[in-house]
Amino acid sequence: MSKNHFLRSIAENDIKNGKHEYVYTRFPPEPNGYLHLGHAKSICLNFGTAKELGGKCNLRFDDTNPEKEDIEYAESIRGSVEWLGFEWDKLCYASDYYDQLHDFAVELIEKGVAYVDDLNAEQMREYRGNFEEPGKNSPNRDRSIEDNLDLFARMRAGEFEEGQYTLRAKIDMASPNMTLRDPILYRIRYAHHYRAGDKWCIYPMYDFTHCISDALEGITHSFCTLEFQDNRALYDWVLEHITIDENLIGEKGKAMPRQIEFGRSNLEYTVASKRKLIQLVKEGHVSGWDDPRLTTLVGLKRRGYTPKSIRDFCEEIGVTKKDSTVEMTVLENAIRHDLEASAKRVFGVLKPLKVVITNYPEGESETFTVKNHPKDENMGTREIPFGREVYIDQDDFMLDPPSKFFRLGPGREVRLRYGYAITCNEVVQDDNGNVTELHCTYDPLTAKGKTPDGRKIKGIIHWVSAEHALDAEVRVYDRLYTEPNPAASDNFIDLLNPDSLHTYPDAKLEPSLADGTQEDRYQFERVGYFCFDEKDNNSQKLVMNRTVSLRDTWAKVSK
RNA sequence: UGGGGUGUGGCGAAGUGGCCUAACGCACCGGAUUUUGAUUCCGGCAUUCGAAGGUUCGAAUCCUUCCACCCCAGCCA
Repeated sequence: MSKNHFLRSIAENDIKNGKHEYVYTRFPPEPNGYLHLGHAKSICLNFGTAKELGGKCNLRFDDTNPEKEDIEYAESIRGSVEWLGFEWDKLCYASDYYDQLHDFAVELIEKGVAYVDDLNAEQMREYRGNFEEPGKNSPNRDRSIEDNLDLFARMRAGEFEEGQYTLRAKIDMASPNMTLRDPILYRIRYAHHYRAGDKWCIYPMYDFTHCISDALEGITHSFCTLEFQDNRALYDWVLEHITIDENLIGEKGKAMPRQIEFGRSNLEYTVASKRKLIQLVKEGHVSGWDDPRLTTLVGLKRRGYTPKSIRDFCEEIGVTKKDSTVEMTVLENAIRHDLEASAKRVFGVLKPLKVVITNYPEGESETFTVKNHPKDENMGTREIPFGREVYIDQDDFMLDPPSKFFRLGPGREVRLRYGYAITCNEVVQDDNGNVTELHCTYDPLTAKGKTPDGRKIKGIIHWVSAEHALDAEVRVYDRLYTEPNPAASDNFIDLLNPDSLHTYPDAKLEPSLADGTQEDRYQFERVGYFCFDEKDNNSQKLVMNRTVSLRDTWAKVSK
């Protein structure tokens, strides 16, 4: 069922060859922002691969930078992983390993492969060299083990200022791999940590923390993105130089966790970088992290995307060793595919145009029993009221329509879906020439799709009874940007699509929507898929979001 | 410039020496069905695999050279 990508093959082979008895992965976000589609790929990869191969997966917060992290982000991330439908084996925090991490650092010092350095940031950059030239050893590189131990203890005790000292691994200042030029393991930070509080004033770096966290949790396969390829050498170096309780490590203490990298996927017409997302929110270009136009997971959820559609999307884009840019239509196809099968059909008119059926008796009405889904009988039926006055959409009427326009126009006939055929006899216009009302007559013999005389009625439009209609605000979204790759531009704010949000304040909906719930997904027939807005919809005011439009061949033809 | 990666149709992506005159999905283009211009269905869409050489009876798959793009010089992750 699932695609057999290379990461899965590697894990599978490791089981077959007996390297591991099981697969254990982890999804390791830093709680410094909200999850987006890119994370969804990683989530599906880590949780999905483990699940498919009968293994386990942890949710681990990689929280080693107190200045950027917050409980708010951790909570949101947790919620998004659950929303996507995955269950972690353990909920872990790198910050829970601070004590052990500290002890491993001491071990490295004792082994003579780590030292305390007093070079400042600028000096360190100079000593590091560059791509052409090797780095130079720090003057502190040969400090005695005793002194290093003492200095590190005092770093921890808070005797120094931020930046005054660092703990570095003693590897190779001439390595062509820059990450191996004596990387920093610990830095001094007098910052309050959202979980560890003020217990620590030294914090471990990513490269030191991640591999050890993996080992402590018994992770077998550590999937990460391409930019960490160079870091893999350091990942392995750290694990080779520490002594870790055997039974804590993967398979019988023998197999170390292995880091394997995969390519990122970007979506066209969106941005995903944390910095850009923050700017959009702070400057008010969007309403918040959960703005339905954003591809954050909370945004997609509010927009009406289902967890299944996101999972299917991730499956569809695949996993390889190259970064890719995916077209928006792939995402849209995923949600349309899901909703086509599961959404209840209803009638909703976004831009109402009143139609008076002049030969329908005043004060009378009737109800039609209609299917909730054209193919799925299990979804049942509902009643929709019909009366002398109905609303149709302004887009379904043209004063001077082309011949291929299968809808209403002066003197033309269309079928009101599930109801009668009507003919437009009179167009009421205001002083500016705007069409404000249509007077039509109906053919009583055309009920329930019949045309007794055999005439063909090509046009079928949706409608809502004026007397019974529900008032609603409907929000329709379009792509956030006018360019496929806004991130490539340094003025990505200028590339915002001014028409990314259309609000229809006077929409008219069929009365059955009054009983809708937040979980419900609807197809407004001939229009698109909609859901209730989780924030602004309430019993006083109906507010709905368009998740995605229906495919619209006519829109293409009419161009 | 040193190191690490990647190059298959418009976008993704299978494929690791012969059943490849290259799967599948999206997009696109026909056509059929349809009380949603939706859905569904049927058909079309790379003689070519970054380029050039070479090995071989045979190459997208092996070798050589070249080219393009991405990542690394944070006390971020």
